[in-house]
Amino acid sequence: MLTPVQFFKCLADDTRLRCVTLLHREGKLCVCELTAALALSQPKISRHLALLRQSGLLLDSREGQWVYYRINPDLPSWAYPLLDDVLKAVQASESFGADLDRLRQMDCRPDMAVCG
Amino acid sequence: MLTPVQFFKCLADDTRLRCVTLLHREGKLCVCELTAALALSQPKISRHLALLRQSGLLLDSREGQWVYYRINPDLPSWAYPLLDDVLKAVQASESFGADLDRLRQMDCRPDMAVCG
DNA sequence: ATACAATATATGTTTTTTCATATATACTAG
DNA sequence: CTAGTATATATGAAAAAACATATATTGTAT
Repeated sequence: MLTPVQFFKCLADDTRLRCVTLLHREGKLCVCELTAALALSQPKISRHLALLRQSGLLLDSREGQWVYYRINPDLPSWAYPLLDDVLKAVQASESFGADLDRLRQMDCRPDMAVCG
Repeated sequence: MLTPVQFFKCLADDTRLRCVTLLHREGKLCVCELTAALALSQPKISRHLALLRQSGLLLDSREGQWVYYRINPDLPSWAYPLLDDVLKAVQASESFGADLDRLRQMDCRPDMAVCG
């Protein structure tokens, strides 16, 4: 079971905080979308996602060749107001817009039916 | 200026999380009260408090031989709702009561006029 | 074969902890 | 007032542990 300290350890890293806030805002994203949005290497993203998955904050699900991540909907109840405030804090004070822009401008996102 | 990642790093340790939640609830406490409440060594508490002070989350003030710590009242505005959620989370799910009990049962607290 | 994703290994860095000691304030006795 | 002592807090140094990252490799699905 996710404890408050574990929860904050999840958020105490720039890469993980950006992943979690993007996922909380966007609902679900695959690894290649997160890699494009954050402009970081795939193994780096993957390692952090593994940590977040192992701690119970995220769930993953494969769809064909893509693996999607999302916020675990069965977190302890104290976690959701925190996540909402986290998103507000990050949106208010960091270069969160850049991540979102890179996501929007991604050449070919898995969900989008028609691609290049 | 305190960033969200720095803020979460402050809370991503058991000792620091307990100090911050106690201070958020109690208003202000001196080092020896925190040491008694958490039942940890004085240097350990002192180091974590120094980290919290350096990151801007806490303020300290000397009163005679005691040094009191409190939550910085000039944090970025996104921080306060988070702190409230943090307190609720910790109260709901951790052995926070034990810390509070040890604080209450402290032999002789600096503030209390009449002592032993 | 190709695209997407996870992991292994090695490495460098940061964090945490402890012990010992230093500093600051306060109290007591002379 | 001064010397000596006790209490409160901070910090230097060293060791251990945890963490983050890069490169290379492996696995999985189409």
